[in-house]
Amino acid sequence: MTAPRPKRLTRDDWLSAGTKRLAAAGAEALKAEPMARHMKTTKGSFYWHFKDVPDFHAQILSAWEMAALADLSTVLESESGAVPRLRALAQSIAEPETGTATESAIRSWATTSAAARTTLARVDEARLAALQGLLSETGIGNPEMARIIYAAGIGMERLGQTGTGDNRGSIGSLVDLVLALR
Amino acid sequence: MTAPRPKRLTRDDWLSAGTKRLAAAGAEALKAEPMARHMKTTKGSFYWHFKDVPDFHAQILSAWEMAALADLSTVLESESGAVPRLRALAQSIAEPETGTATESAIRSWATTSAAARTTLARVDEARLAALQGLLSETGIGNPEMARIIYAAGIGMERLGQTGTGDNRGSIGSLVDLVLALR
DNA sequence: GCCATGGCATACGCGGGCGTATGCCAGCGC
DNA sequence: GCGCTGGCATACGCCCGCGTATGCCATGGC
Repeated sequence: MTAPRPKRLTRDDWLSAGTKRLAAAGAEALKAEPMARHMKTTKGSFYWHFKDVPDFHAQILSAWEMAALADLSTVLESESGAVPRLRALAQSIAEPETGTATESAIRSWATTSAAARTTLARVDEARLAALQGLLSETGIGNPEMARIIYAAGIGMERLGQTGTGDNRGSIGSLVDLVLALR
Repeated sequence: MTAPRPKRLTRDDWLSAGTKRLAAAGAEALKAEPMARHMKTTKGSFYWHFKDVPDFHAQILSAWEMAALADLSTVLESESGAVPRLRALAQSIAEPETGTATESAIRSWATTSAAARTTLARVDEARLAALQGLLSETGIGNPEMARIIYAAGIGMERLGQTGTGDNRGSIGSLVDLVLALR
């Protein structure tokens, strides 16, 4: 299924499996014994690679933060010109290509975990700053607009879970609305 | 503090305390023994009032749903005219007067609990329908706009947790943007 | 081919939450 | 003022997750 069954696991195997479990079952699934069962091994392996459960959590969060910030750069560099970049960024927020469920799980986790909260805050901050920078370039200085677009992106990420709707289209319409202010 | 110390607890005492705990510490706090400790009683009382833990959860969710739908009606009836109602509704979503933390906790809870998810979906549906109805009255038929406003409201509810910002003002600006389409 | 690590597996003791079973005690009904 | 029912309190046995300690075995360096 996932892999032919590696005889020996690496730290990254644990981290990526943990991230998948996080997306699929929430932060409560990130415990040593359930994870070990899921990996078809024992917690001896878990405690070999990680000091304890909080350490595992911290490394999952750290890896996600790196990936999220790298994705942000990738999206920004995938287009040239402020307006195309703005559209690409807005869409990537409302519907990240990879890991929309992961981000949603982390956002939920953040309501009860200080570690998740601070990690998420850094990523939110970076994206908001990027949005605001691009808007400034297009002549829209009001920081409220970046906040509106980002909030809408987050909200759609969540609405997409249950209700159905075209997030890409909707966020695009919002960007149009804002750009019409020029 | 909260109450002079009632000698005997009612079912509603448990439910309202549970809702407060939910807002303050997340759904993981809604367990029988921790709740009993918090109430300075024993779980004998808990299992007297509730069949089991899922039953407690269901009743908490049900009570919140009633309150949320009642609040929706109250907000709509507090103003007359589509546009004032629209503004009042939008603001109440981004920053409900009572229980913004509770709703956020339920939204987080919904990522792992099917019961929370369906309850929340009903409330979301009702609010979205109300938004869309008011927008139609003002001549804006595109359902994308209701979705944009609602998503922005949800997103701001979450951003308000960490970052600082004026949600009421921002959501007002968004409503202005949309109304400018007329 | 030996042996030294690296990478787990097993086996504890601990704490904490679940649900049940029963014991106790305070009111009210009359 | 006596009993009966409602509202807990106490005390079990259970399972599950934590973290640690130690045992085992498969490589790979030489």
